Amino acid sequence: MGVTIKDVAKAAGVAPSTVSRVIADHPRISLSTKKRVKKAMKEMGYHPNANARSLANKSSQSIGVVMPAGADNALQNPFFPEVLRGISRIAHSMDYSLLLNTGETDKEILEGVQRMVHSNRTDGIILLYSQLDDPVVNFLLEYDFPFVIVGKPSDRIDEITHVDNDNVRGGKEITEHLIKQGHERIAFIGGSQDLVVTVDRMKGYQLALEEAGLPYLEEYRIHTEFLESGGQQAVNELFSLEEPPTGLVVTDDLMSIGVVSMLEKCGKLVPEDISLVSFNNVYLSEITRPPLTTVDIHIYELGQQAAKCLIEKVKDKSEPAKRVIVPYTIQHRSSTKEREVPSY
Amino acid sequence: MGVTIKDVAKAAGVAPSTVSRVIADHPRISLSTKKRVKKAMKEMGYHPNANARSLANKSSQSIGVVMPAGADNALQNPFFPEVLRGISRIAHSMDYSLLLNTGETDKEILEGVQRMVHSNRTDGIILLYSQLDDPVVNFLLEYDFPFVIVGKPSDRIDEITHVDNDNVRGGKEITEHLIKQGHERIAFIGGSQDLVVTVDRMKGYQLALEEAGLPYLEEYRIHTEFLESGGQQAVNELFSLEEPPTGLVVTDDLMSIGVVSMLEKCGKLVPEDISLVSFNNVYLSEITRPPLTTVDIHIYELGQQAAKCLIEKVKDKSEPAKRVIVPYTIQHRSSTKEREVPSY
DNA sequence: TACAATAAAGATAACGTTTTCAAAAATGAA
DNA sequence: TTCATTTTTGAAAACGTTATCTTTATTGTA
Repeated sequence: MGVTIKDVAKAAGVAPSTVSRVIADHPRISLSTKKRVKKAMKEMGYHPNANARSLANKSSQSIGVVMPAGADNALQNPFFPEVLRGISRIAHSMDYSLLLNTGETDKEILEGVQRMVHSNRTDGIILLYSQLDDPVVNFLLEYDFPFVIVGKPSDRIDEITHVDNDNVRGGKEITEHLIKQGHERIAFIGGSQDLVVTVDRMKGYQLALEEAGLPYLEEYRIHTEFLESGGQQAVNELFSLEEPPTGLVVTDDLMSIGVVSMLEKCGKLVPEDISLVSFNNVYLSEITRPPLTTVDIHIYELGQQAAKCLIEKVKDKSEPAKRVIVPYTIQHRSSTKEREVPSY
Repeated sequence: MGVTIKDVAKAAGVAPSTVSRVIADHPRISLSTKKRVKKAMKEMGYHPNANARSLANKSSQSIGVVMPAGADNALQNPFFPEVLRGISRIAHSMDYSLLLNTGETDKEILEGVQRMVHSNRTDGIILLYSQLDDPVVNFLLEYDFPFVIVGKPSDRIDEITHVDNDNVRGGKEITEHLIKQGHERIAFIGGSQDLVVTVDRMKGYQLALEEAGLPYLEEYRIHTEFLESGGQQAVNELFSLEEPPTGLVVTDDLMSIGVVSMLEKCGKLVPEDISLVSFNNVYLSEITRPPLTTVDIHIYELGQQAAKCLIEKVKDKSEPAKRVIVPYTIQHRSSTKEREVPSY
């Protein structure tokens, strides 16, 4: 059915190997035959068979992308399409394909990854999340298979190339923004503590508080994965404290929207009654009400960098483990407000 | 490096072809050798090489997924991860891999698709969008390559298997909801008219209006892709009309959030001053303020059905073009309100 | 003009499967 | 037993490339 390298060879009056060399742009090939072959290829509508190529090459020119398990609504986070876009950009420009892996459970994910690498379908893998003690990471490490993490590895950090933001500094800086505005009771709402990104951002929050001599209170920290169910109660509790917070650091824009909405149910307005800062600067954070002051982590760039690192590593396995920190910027919008100091 | 079928054969004392048959669970193979071979496979950690397989088989056991061009923020729509999840679910269960294709421009997308199919990397393709006169569709059709559209084809509808909602009925029904609540001046805000989904939903809107004897006005229709820039102005105009609408049909939850926010800038509250209904029932629409009354199109199910249809088609090319309509349901939440009839 | 270099092209063996065709082994009927 | 079936296995040829050798053609130099 398809036209093969042999057909082209015959048509151009050369050997298949010559055609192959033309494809690979091999130097030792005369201009005249190169032209002749290329003409034949074009005329016959030749397209190399990737599978045959991969087989001969032992390289698939494709990179696997692993999304976290999505039993909950985490995947609806616009973060993912956005990194994907960045990755895709680079992959496309380097002629790599993208192999996607998702799953409902951690087990499914692991199986998927194993299948990918065992079957030689992919040359390297990008992990779009980082959690404590991830079996996927262990597998990849043990197998000595090229991979990069978007985020910060929970372990063996020097052996794993990863691209991340400085989330603790970002957490610190955004918290300081609240502090500068006069807030003294600042709470933290974040996702699962198994996610490295959560603990980093929280660490930054803690640092800022301590440096400013403000209290870092247990009851000011909420961790919730399912905003709708547990979240409301947690927020209720937070605001029935004797000294409820006036500032909120939330680890994710999507979550922030939920929080703002819960707050309103409690009769609290953002930013009038309570200031809120957030992370990611997803498109949403611009169009929601109020527009969120949020640290822009440059998701697209994260994706691009990850893809670049991976491809480097794939091309040269001896490439050392790298860490790329893409700088964040703070998007000041209107979810925070100078705190009016009560005048006793 | 990897252990091959030959190694296993040698270890089990059989021919490679026998091992292959064991893998394929061929009937004509004795239980004893089957066991012996399986044991050898397990012991040696054998995993079939997908590329070799694809080459011999002329089938890659993977399906390509095409996302729309993402120069704007459209891809940040949680719709995409969600369909992807549905597709992935089925693909995984049928042992198919997912090949992802995105691009900044329509041209890039087309190139990507062509590369995928020419190179034999994929057995079939799922298109996650449907727009007027799509060169990708034309290519696929001409090439007679298996594909399915999530959405409604703009053309040659009987030749293209697609899975869709009944968007005109959905549009009609949700508009009628507004009408039942006493609204008589209802406007429509949607995305690009090149998107089939937009025109369908608008058609439903129109139908409902006409059936109720309400005016279907040009100046009540807004089409905008970039909500942030053009949108605000459009909304302003809408509400500086002599008779501004009291109800709004918006084609997408994400867009709705933007609209609600713009309305507030104009001093209009949802649902107090204006009722709004929407489409998709993305997680967001539940946590935003107000929670949106929206038609739940069952995105996950769309994805699953699409994957199923495609795999059927891939396995048997003679499978006729199908249309699957996944039923929608309406999620009543609190973005609409009974209209207080002004008492003259 | 002859002889080494060097450049260009061809032959052929991988790469790891599947599959067709043929051979051997087991079974059953006569 | 023996011959015809029927199972079960093996040998070998695809599948479409790439890459390693050779071989042949083209230079340049003495």
